Amino acid sequence: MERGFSATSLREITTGAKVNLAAVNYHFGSKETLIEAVLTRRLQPLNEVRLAELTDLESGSRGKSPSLEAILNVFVGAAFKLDGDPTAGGSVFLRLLGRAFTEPSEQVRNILQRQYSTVAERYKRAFMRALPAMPEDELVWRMQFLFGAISYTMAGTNVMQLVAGCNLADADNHQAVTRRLVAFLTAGLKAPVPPKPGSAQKRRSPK
Amino acid sequence: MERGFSATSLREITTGAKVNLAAVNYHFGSKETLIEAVLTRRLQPLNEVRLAELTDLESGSRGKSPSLEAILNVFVGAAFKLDGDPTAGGSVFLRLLGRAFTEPSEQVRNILQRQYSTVAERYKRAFMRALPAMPEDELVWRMQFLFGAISYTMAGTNVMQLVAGCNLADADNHQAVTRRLVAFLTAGLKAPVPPKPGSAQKRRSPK
DNA sequence: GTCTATATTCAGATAGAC
DNA sequence: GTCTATCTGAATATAGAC
Repeated sequence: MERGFSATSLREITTGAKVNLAAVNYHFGSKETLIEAVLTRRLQPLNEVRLAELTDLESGSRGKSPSLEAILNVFVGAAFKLDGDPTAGGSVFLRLLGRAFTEPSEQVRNILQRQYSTVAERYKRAFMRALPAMPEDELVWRMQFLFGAISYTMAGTNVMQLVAGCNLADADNHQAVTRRLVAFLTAGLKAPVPPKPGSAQKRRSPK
Repeated sequence: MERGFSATSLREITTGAKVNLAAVNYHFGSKETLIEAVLTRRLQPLNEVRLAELTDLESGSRGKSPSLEAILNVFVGAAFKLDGDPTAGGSVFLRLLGRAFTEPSEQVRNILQRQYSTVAERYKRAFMRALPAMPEDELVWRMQFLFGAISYTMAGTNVMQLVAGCNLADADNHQAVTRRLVAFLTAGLKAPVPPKPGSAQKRRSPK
């Protein structure tokens, strides 16, 4: 989390964990598989919770789609809840996961792909039901923006904090962060679809 | 851009550039200062354009604040315009900059802090004028979300693309991407401020 | 300025004693 | 399973010929 995967040596890790250097290769095989194990151990339960809670939400509102806000609250809340739960990795894992999203290594991207494909697809369908008028290609883009905002916030590397007098209020209160993030994302997803520049909408007739 | 700063060796860089290995240390002193030069060369002009265009925008609408959408269009558009401009680094620099935002290295964070402090402050003031009812702490958080969505989109490492049948339409059309991103961010920044859970709003009176 | 050759350090991985 | 000691390769950086 502090310096990225490739800049962190097994020597640092084993020293910090107070185990022998050889232990990693004995138990995990390599640095790569250690990283995979670390990510998967926390991420898999998180995404299972996300799926289960979405199912609950949908079966709770018989037939009707749950509100966009409720869906987002489940997705975002499940992650930020970890912040206060040291048994699930706590804030350290949250930041690590946020960083992993922009990690360029092929290996990490493959892990994320495996871990997120089901979740992303289920939530995409839920969003489509909650936003029936939204074109699919627009929704996919908005989910991209959504992942960006969430992962950057999880990572906690903040440019705003560096600007004079700009600290993030209540950053350690995960409920407050979730509330703020959900409000922002709900509005963003609901935004009117911008007309393509070629379309005639809101244009004076030619000539 | 492809593998991150620490996983990329000077040997790869000098081989790719068809220069001698020793050239980096002769001309730049170290790998660190090379990275700094690479980032600064492109980022400084970008942020100068962002400042100049915001000033233009503000002086164009005498006294009144420019619309939120117009401000965002300048900020986002200035970056994504690079996509089509190989003389300014093109899409490669855009992706590199997106990655730099979640780069954990102290050095990179210091560069970003230096390069963004003025811009972030000026835009924050512009946002405050365009959103006079917005509490400052809420706005700072929303700028955090904004930087996340923008940088993740610039980086081009997309989880959605990995989900079956989800490709980002017109990803190579920077005007279309800007339009989509601005629509999302405008709505997100304008979102109603969520009430704190302690407040009495929308609650039945106790007893 | 540019190159070759090399100094130095440190990485991941492993052999083999216990 | 755990440890020490070590292998092998690769990293940044530099000395010194040209």
